[in-house]
Formats: sequence, C-alpha cells, structure tokens
Amino acid sequence: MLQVNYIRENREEVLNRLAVKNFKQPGLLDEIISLDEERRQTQNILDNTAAESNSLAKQVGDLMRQGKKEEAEIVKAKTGGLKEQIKTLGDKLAEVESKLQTQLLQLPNLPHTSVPKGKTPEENVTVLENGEKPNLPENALPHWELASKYDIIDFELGNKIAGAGFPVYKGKGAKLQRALINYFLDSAGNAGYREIQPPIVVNEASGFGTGQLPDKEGQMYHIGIDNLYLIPTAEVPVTNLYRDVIVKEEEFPIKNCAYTPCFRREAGSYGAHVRGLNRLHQFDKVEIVQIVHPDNSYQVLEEMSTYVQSLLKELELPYRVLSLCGGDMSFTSAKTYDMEVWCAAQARWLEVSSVSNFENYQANRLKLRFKGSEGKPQLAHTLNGSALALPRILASLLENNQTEAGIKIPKVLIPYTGFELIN
RNA sequence: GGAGAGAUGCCUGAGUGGCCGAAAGGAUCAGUUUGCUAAACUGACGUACUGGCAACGGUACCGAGGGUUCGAAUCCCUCUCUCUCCGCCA
Repeated sequence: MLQVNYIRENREEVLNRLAVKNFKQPGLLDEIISLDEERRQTQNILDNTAAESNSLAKQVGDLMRQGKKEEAEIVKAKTGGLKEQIKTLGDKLAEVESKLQTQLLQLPNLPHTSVPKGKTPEENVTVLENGEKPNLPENALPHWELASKYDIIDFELGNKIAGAGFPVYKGKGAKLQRALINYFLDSAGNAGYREIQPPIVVNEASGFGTGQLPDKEGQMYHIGIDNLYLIPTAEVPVTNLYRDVIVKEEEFPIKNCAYTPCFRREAGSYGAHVRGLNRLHQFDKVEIVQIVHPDNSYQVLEEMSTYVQSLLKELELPYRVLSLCGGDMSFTSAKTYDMEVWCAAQARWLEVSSVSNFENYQANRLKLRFKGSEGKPQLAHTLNGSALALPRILASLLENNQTEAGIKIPKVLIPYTGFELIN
C-alpha cells in the first residue's frame, strides 16, 4: 500500500510512475487526495470537540469533589450536545477512512525508475543469458514422457487421489525432489539465511499483510470451516512473522528462508503450456525473504539475483535473467527479475524464480517498521525470491540431461540423491 | 468435542469509575561513581493521527466492536484469540 502523504506531496510523479505499470487513473488519485483532506479536517474538528468535552468532564469531577453540586449540574448540561457531535464526527471519520483505505488498496506499487516500460511479457528486457543450450537428438522427449518412461512422476495417480495438477512423485523422482529441497536449503543457509518452518495455512490478516487478500482471493485454496488459506508461497507466512513489528536497525539485514509446499488454484489457466510439471496446483519451493534498510534494498535485490543465479549455475542449467516491464510486474512489486531456465525438449524458457523488491509497499500494510538510533520508526523494505521452485527445475533437468543411458544427475546433487543416473 | 480461566506498555505485573497513557520491578539507552568488571545512583524510555517553523500542544489507543455515564483499563453486551483440565489423536 502506498503512503497517502507521499501521494499528496508527489501527485505528478506518482501518476507518471504508475503509467509505467499501465495504470492511468488520475481520477482515483485525486479522489484519494481529497478523501485524505476530508479525513484530516474531520479529525481536526473531532479532536477539538473531544478536547472540550474532556475538559468539561474534568470540571464536573472537580466541582463534585468540592461539593458544588448545582454548578456541576450546569456544566453537565453543556456536554449533551458535544456528545452527539463526537459520535457523528466519529462515524464520519470512520467512513472516510474506510473509503480512503479501499481506494488506496487499488493503487499498485510504484515501479522503480529503472523498470522498463511495456505491457506484455514480450517487452521484458533480457539482462543476461548464461550457459549452453544442449543439442538434443531428434527423438528427445518432453519431461512428462520421460517421467512416465522412468516411472518417477505419475500424473494419472495424482488425478485419481486429488485431481489434475497434483502429481505423485515416485522412487527416484521422490528422492530427487527431496534432494533438491535439501540442496536449496543448505545453500541458503550457507548464504546467511535462517531456516524457518512456517505453517502452510494462514489466516486472513496474514493474507492481507502480504497483499494476496483481497486482491487474489480466488487464487488461494480456502478452508471455509476454519477460515484459513493454504499458502500460495512461503513468502506469506515468513513475511508475516514481522507483521506489526518494530525491529531494531542493527538487526538488518534480516534474512529468512523456508521450504514449503505451495498451493495455487490457477483458476482459468489451461492449454498446452500447462502440461506436465509446467503449472501445478501443488508444488514445492524454497523461498528467501529479506527485510532491509530502505537505503540498500536495491543492492540487496542484486545480491539476491546473483544468489539465485549461483544455484542455476551449480545445477548446470542454461538460464536467462529478465527485468520485467511495468505491465508484467506484480501489483505489489517495485522491481522484479525473473529467472528462466531453458527446457530443451519443449524448446522454451520456463520461469523458475522471481526476485522482487517491494520497497515499503508490503511493509506499509504489515506495519513493519524499524527504529534507528534517533527519530521515529520508519517503514522497512521487504524483498523475496524463489530459490528455487522445484517442478520446472525438475522439468529442465529431465529434458536437458536425457541420454541413451538415462537421466544424468548434476554433480552438485549427487551427494543428496545418492545416485548419478535415473534409468 | 466438554468444562474452566484469562487477554494491560519490550517483558513480568499492579490497577474495579475522575488525581491512569497507566504503579512497581526487569530489560534497554544516556550519564555519575569506579584502575577494569560488577554493583550503586541519576535521568530517559509506547504507538498512531493531528496543529505548529519550532518550542510545545490536542486526540485516540489497556484483545476487537458496541453500550451505560458529565467522565470507562475499570461497569454491561457481543465477538475473537490464548491458556488449563478432560476426551480423542499424529
């Protein structure tokens, strides 16, 4: 959520930067500014009225104590009207505040000045490409066929017990998953991230804190009977650890990571591009989350990007890094890098990580602040990234590393899998 | 699922109608003392909104929302959450 004061004082700038996200509603912005004006006016009158009422109440108390009953009655009589005014003003203030809040929630985060303009994924800018795309023979198979050839992932069985998008990993497939999780967690630990095991359901307040609610309500699985949501990413519980918290400046940078399954309804996405592991309702992911001082959040964004790339290099996967254009970035992000790996048999790039700086947009919702040696608490900056999402990594490992003899496991994973080949 | 207890500041914990934004202790920070450490002493120490160039004010907040009252942390109602015991159970 953007801060009203900032909007009020930088209307033109806000408008221009929102335009990069293809958000063009000067009307909404002006409405917000005028609602804020109304809010402050109402607050002012209310405060003054309450001050008067408080002072009269004190007088009554004093007079009573002095035994001046009649005078007390006279003062009492004066308070009747004030009471009604206070109630009316209070109601009005609540109404204005709630309207203002609703409108503010409709404003996406401001993109950083370095974010490229554009509306569609085609306008994302490739920052760099790394690694050699393998030359596969003519008869190379896509991962879903490899999965059934070696009997390591069973989509039909998943259909049977849950539904489409809930695959069953078997044998070496299951072991490979576990190996990847452990490898990712160990690496994150070595990079200074503290490991967290959060709940994989969250309440409404948490969903709101990181911005999934009310925005993407339909994308999360909801457990109606207990009013809980299955998490779409570990970002939600791990970031909400710091909801309503004032941290000390010296604690920065706060680095947490977590492995969790992730659940996404993916309502409305069908078609050839969602075959196999490309898009699932349940998948595994290791997430890294940082809370940092506003002064160095962009430096940290680069560090996180470099870290994610180091994993891809170790896995020997060809990848590229995209700087997302305004139109392709999420509602809450100020700047996002996507990492995509090359899936050789499908001959397409698949997103395996998304690293974002939210600046203080999430922090404002979360009321996540820090206190320096002096001065008032101010909002922290939050960042997160996948490091990494498993299914598409698995897909590209299977496709890129297929040989006559079987699927070769990258060196770095062998200590974790205990085998070198899936055959 | 059944029964009971509770929710106060960073923490512990007092406070049953006005002098309570809130005692006391601890923690933290600054200072004094000290050869150093410890101890002792002194002071500071919530958040949000808002007025003001500032100094300094105003308002709100004692789980949340409503009510009673001139006046509510304190009384009443509703809700939420937490804890304990029993039952069930990984």
